[in-house]
Amino acid sequence: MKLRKIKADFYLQNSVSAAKALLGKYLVRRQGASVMAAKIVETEAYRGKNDPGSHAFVKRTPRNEVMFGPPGRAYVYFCYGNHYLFNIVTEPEGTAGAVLIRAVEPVAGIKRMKKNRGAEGINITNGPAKFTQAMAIGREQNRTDLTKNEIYVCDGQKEKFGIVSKSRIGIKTGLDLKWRFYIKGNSYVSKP
DNA sequence: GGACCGATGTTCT
DNA sequence: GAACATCGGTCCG
Repeated sequence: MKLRKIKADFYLQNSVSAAKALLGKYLVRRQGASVMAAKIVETEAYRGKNDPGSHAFVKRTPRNEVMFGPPGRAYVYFCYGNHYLFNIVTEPEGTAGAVLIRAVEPVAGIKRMKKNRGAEGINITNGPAKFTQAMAIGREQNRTDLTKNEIYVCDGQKEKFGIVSKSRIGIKTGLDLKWRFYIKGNSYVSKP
């Protein structure tokens, strides 16, 4: 399979259209000589102002700082005591925005992912904190530049799929915004 | 296969 | 000191 890194200006667009556009693309994680790759099958968009569900809704703080910074960076944060969640920063610098990756489908380096997770089958990557564990993404990867080679996104294959749009998961505000997107029928989606 | 619940640490009030 | 963009177990059907 041929993988081609997407262009940096992709990340300039608004979070909602980026969240949809990221479905079917490939997330690649390099660790020295080993490579892991997975197809993005579920995302959620978060913005700043006008998005009560977002970390960046109230104001800019040290934690959500990355969301306001330049696009095409990773925003990784620690959640609920034992989980890391991975976001891709979008929108121009100064405007808060990010896309949370909620689920992926492993395509390369699967053995390593199983080992990292200690799990089998869809359980390796069918949740936002599951795939970060599988792909060895943690605190050190916060602010990683996705135009470099440690973590990056590649264009997907030419395939047709339906996109389902729902309320985001795990938050109590902003539920009227249907900013969770996933590939219809994909078995790695966390909550169909 | 759905509902409930505890673990656990960082952030912000 | 409460809230929190979750997970994995357990219980009950």
